[in-house]
Amino acid sequence: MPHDFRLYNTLTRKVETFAPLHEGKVGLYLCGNTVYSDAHIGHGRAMMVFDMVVRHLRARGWDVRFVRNFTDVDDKIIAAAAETGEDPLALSARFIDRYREDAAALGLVEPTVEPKVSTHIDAIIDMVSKLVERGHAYENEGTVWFSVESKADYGKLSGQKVDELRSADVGSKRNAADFALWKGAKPGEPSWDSPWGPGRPGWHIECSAMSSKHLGEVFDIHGGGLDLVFPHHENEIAQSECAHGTEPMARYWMHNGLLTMPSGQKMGKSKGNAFGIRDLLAQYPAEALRLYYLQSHYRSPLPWDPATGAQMDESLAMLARLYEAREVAEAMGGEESAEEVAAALGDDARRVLELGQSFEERFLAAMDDDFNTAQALGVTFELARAINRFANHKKAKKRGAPVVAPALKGFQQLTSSMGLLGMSTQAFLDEVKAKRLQALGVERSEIEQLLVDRTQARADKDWARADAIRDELEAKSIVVMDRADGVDWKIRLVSAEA
RNA sequence: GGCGCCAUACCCAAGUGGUUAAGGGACGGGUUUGCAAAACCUGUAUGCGGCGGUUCGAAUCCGCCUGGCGCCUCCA
Repeated sequence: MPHDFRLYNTLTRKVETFAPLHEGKVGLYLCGNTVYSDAHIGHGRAMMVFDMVVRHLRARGWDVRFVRNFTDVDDKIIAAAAETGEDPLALSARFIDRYREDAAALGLVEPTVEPKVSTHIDAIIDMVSKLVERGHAYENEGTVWFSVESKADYGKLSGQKVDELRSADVGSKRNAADFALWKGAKPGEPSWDSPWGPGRPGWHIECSAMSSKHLGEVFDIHGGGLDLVFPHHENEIAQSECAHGTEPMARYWMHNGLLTMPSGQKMGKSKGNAFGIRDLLAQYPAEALRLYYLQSHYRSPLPWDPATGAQMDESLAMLARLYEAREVAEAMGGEESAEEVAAALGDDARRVLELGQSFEERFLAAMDDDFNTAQALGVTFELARAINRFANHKKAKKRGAPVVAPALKGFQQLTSSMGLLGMSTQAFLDEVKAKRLQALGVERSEIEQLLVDRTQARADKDWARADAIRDELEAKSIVVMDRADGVDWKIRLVSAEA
């Protein structure tokens, strides 16, 4: 299936047509987390954005090899372990387990390979040795530094020039911008033997070593948060290209935008304003968060206001609308041809048929244009509205199936490319209710009893009592919905209270 | 000081040279309903931070200005 797929490349600062190195195959490396604390929703955005990238590339027929690493040996981890007296590697192992739980809870596809630093020390030492041999690195008192002056195009990713950097002390380095490949061991720190004595890897080298080991010296796409462009990714490029003598290290560099707080500041562990993924998933289904992230373009900054749940409530309501529209369409029957139904049931039938038929092309055109998920979702909501509009017709339920069939196929595309609508409507609604009730501190049995009472009152045409019960439920944030086939209820959204 | 990015309605957010400026929320009116809710219909930017310029034509390109953010130190 040949198609034009376009992608913004940080390296060239342009949107480019994507062509993988090897026909039909894509190698993708994503900088995962440094595991010394739980992931917050800023990490969640990167996780979710690249999950969408992997899903969509696969949906488009590419065989994607997806590598996402753990940095489990690092200054921050050592510092965190020192505070609790825990062994640094035990601490990082603990947070790796928690990260995996979060990833599963978010509904992320599993990486093909999930390497970590502590099991790649040999590859790292080999790479550092090569850099020393080739004259790109030098050792000083057990620490090995990369020499930025040894690479003429150092700074090509971030546009930085070595002499323009605002730098710290030169210390024992030749140039203030030189960075550590291997750090000599200090007492009490985890360390491994090396040609330069006991020590541990510097911050950037692990990604160079692990990406080349699992994807090759030159691979297709390297991803990460925008805040990693410099110095992390810049330094990865320098190390990899100098060690291997090949370039580019990665042919396309993708960076997701950051979550910003009301002050405009980004969310970050170091800012002390992080909001945990676990806290959020206790209250909302993962797909609501996924929809929230994908409503805006992955490169834009995304506002997050922890003071109100309005954003998540809005996303949850939008998602529920999609699930319900799909449910409505699935419930339709009929054996005629789509043309017959469209001719018999009028403009709304024809419109839902035509929108369904053109959906895939419009949806994919948006997704293939640098992952324009916002536009793809816009197209999806148009389709949902057309379904609901058509569903208002008396004969839609009995005869509508043929004209909504293309729309239902379209929803499958949404699932495969974006990971939305991945569960049954019933399971989704149950999860929403359970999580929202938990957050509100309301018992489900209590609600169900009140609904039984109200149904009886309605059967008796005791409207005053029925309304009184509804008011009582309303006070608990429960909204009652009478339907032809019974009664349903939902949690009123926080934003509706304002 | 250096390198980059952003500014679209009350809010979120697509659109980056040419028909009526997507989509969602909020709010008003309506259909429906015992009353509601949901759903659907309908209204709400002659306007795209400001000022100039290029062009037959600009939210879209160029310049300046204003406001804001990221990176240069750990960060998705």
